Amino acid sequence: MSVAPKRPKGPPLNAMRAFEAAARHVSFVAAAEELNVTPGAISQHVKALEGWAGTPLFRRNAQGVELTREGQLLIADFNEAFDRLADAARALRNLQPKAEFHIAALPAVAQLWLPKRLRRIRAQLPNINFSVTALETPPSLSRELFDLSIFFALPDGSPNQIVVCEDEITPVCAPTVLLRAQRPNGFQDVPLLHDQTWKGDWPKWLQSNGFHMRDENSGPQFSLYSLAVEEAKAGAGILMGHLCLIEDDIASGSLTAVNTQSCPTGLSLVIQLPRQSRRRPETDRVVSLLSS
Amino acid sequence: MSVAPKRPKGPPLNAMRAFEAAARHVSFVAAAEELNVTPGAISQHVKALEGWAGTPLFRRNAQGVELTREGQLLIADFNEAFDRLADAARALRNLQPKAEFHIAALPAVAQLWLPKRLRRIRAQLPNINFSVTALETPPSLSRELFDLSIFFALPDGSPNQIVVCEDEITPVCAPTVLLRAQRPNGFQDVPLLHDQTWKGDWPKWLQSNGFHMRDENSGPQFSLYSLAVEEAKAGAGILMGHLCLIEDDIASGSLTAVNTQSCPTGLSLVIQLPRQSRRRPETDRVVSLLSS
DNA sequence: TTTCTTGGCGTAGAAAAACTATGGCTAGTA
DNA sequence: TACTAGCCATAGTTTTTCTACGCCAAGAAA
Repeated sequence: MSVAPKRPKGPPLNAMRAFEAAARHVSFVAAAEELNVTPGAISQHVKALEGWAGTPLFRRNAQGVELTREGQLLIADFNEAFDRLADAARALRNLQPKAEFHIAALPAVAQLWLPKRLRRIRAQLPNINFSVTALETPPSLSRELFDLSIFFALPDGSPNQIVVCEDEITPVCAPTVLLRAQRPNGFQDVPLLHDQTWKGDWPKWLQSNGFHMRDENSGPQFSLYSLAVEEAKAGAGILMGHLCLIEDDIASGSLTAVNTQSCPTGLSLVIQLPRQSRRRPETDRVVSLLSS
Repeated sequence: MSVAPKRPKGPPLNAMRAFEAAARHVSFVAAAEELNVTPGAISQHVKALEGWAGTPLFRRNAQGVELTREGQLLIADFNEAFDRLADAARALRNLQPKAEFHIAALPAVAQLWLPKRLRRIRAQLPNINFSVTALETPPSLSRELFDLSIFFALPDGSPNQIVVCEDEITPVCAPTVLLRAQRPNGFQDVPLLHDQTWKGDWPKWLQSNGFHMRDENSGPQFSLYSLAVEEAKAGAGILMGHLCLIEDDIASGSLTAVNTQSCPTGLSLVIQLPRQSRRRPETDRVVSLLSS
């Protein structure tokens, strides 16, 4: 008779977390990004968990993973559990006497929109330590420890969202380039500046205004919108300007609209909050200062 | 402006688990036992968590810990979260094709009561791998991965409990000792055998039968009841017998009751199951074989 | 008193886990 | 025929976690 000397060991917690993230994103890479590790680590964790369970949880295809039937069965439970755990962690963190306030934002927003407002807020709330994390995609506020996020998104009318402004685009350039740009063939002659994460901007604007262009994708590419803005200010070409991000540059005259036709992208700049019960007490204060 | 390069890191999962266990038991030692580590490890985890949170969660007194107000606030959340997680882990394990069936039992039960039945069960269910863990105190079935536990307890009428029999005690001894034991002063002359975890047995029985003894605690002590039973069978003295554990020895005549006065301890031998939805499919089968 | 027991702390070193870096593979895409 | 996106596997390193052990304080027992 085999008397096990030890209590049966549960699966490793970290492996479960990795599985949960991978299942939620249906991607090891995305999970790795969320957990701030390499995809290899996720792979190992998932494998460990599959080993523990004795059954595969993912089907690995060359172009991505998908959950097996077994995996499907589990994901709801794990989601729920880690949601609760995230709640608990948030509660834990919220009793920290010295407040840390975490903001997630699109890189462009973090660099162009936030700084001015954050300076003001810091002046008003000197006891809070703000930190800003630039992310390409909005994090899950119920899972990660951000106190608010600012991204371009489709408002869904939830009370946890505050719409700051509609996203509107129009071509802009430095005043020194304006005359050239406004000539009949301006868009052909002056380089168009592109942001890699907003590849669709030029086509969208051109189409919405009935223009056609041979080569709407030509011109320098920038990995950060703020770089493109700097180049535009330096006179390097015409940039598709997101009005809410460059309002100061327009006001100060370092950028001017090439013409008056602007076009809404359909998205809005949206401040997203965790649900009421999990917010830091300072949140409302910060939001009202941010959006004023 | 401080742009944090990384997403805010949540607290370490293992530290949270350690805290949860420590908070639930209000004891580092008990938590350590549950998690199969040394108390030092728990201490470190809790300290790490307190460091992360920036606030103490436990008040350490020389004779044990107690939760601070902050700790009190958190325990419910953490309990909930880890319950869910345990559920998920159980679900995960339950899809293992090759079944492992974990039983927790009091050492005495594991050694004296289980083996016979388990042999029968193994014969009936040859594909299941049974493992038995001997524990002094019943584990939480909603938290640990046991499929059932067998302990002496007060039945609470829940449908997750099956009462096997009432616990009844009466002095027993080897036939060779019987005559000496039954003499008027038998209990004085023949050594009384004691089990350390059931110190109260002799006093209880004596009292319930109106006897008084100068020295009811004298005699050899055993750390395991099964050792005491062996000694009794070898003629070393009179043992307070728990009838349901020694029925075979009585039936075979290797032990006999000194007199016929038995006394219920108020407890019963109880099979405890996890709640319905978390059970292994084989559970009902095992239970019916166990209690038949 | 003094001594023992219980339950906590702290630290050093050992053991285990987790992570990264790298190269390789496959299937869609250009 | 490349090229890209995603996943895998492995080796080696870094980090975490655990144990072992000595210490201390408070209450219980002698």
